[in-house]
Amino acid sequence: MLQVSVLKNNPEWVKERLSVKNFKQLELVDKIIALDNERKSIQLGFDTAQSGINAISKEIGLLMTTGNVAEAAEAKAQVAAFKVQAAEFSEKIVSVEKQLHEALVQLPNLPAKEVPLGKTPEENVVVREGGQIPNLYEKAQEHWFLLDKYKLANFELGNKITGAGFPVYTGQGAKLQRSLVQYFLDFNVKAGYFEYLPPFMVNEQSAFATGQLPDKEGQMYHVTEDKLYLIPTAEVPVTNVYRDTILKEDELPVKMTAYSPCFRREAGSYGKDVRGLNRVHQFEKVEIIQLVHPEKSYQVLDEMVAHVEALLNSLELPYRILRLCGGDMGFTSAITYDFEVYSAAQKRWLEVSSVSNFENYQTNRMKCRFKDSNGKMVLAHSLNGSSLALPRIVACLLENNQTAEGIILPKSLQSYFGAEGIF
RNA sequence: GGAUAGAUGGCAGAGUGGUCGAAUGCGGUAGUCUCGAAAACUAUUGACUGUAACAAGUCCGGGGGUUCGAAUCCCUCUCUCUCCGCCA
Repeated sequence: MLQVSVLKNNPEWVKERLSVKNFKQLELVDKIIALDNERKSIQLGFDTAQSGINAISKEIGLLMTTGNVAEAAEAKAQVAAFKVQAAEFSEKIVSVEKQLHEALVQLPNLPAKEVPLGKTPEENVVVREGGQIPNLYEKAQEHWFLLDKYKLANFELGNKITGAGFPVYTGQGAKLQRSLVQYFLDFNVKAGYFEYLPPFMVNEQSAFATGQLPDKEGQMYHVTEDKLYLIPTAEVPVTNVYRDTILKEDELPVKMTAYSPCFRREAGSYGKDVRGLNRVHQFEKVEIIQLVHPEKSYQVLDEMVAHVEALLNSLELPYRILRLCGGDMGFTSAITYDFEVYSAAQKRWLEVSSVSNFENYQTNRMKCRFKDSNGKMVLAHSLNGSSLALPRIVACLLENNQTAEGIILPKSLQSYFGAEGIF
């Protein structure tokens, strides 16, 4: 959530930034400023009335102890007028604060200055490519055929047990999932990330803190009986480790990693996008998260991009890194780099990671702060990225490495998988 | 699920209607001492709104109530402990 002070200091600049994100309701900015001014003046009225009540009450205390009952009774009558005022102000303040909050959460994060203009994915900017797109042999197939051929995953079984988009991994397919999770976690821990295994359901407060609520309510599975949400990413529970926390400056940066299944309703998806493992409702993912000093967050962003890039290189997959344009970015992000790998049989790029700097948008909601050297409270910056999401990595590994003999896994994975490949 | 006790500052822990934003201890920070450190001693040390800075106001798990006045009394919700039941 944006800080009201930012809007007040430079409303025109805020509107300009919001329009880069293709955000239309710019009038909200002025509305919020007006509401905040109103809030302040009502608060002042309330404080004044309350101050009167406090002062007289103190006097009554003294009068009572000295046995001056008549004067005490008189003083009590004086309080009544203040109480009426205070009650009126406090009623107004509740309503104004509610309006202010509701307006404020509708504003997305402001895009960083490096964010390219644009409205659609086509306008994202390729910043780097790596790896080699392989020449597949004649009989190469898309991964959904390979999953079936080697009995790695069973979609129909998932259909029966749960529903569409819930594949059941079997045999070597299940083992490949397990190996990848293990490999990714080890890779992250080696780079200094502290491992968590978080709950896979979160409460409303946690979902709000990272920005899933109220913006993405429809994308999450909701356990209504207990008011819990199935996590769409480990980002939600793990970032919330530091909700309502005041860190010491020397505790930064906080580096965390976690494996979790991710649950996404993916309402409105269809067609070739959802074939095979391209888009599913439950998938495995390993996430990296950092809480850092505001001055360092862009440097850390580059480090995280380099980290994910190194991981993809170790998997020997062809990839490209995109800087997302304003219109294609997430609600809470200030800047996002997407990683895509090339799925050689489908002949298309698939997103496997998204690395973002949220600046203080999440930490402001979470109240995650630290005291700087001057003793001033400062909001930390939060960043996160996938490292990595499994299904599309699996799709690429299968498609790109298929041979007449079988699927040859990259060297880095072989010891985790316990074999050179799938035959 | 049933019964009981409880929830106070970074932590431990006092406080049962007024002078309590809250004793005390630990921890933190600064200083004295020291070549340096430890110990000891001294001072300081919660957050939020607000202000140019003061002032003022709010916060003792959350919400509501009683009262001139609530950490303290009442209602309610949430969570935790212990015991019982069930159970991977």
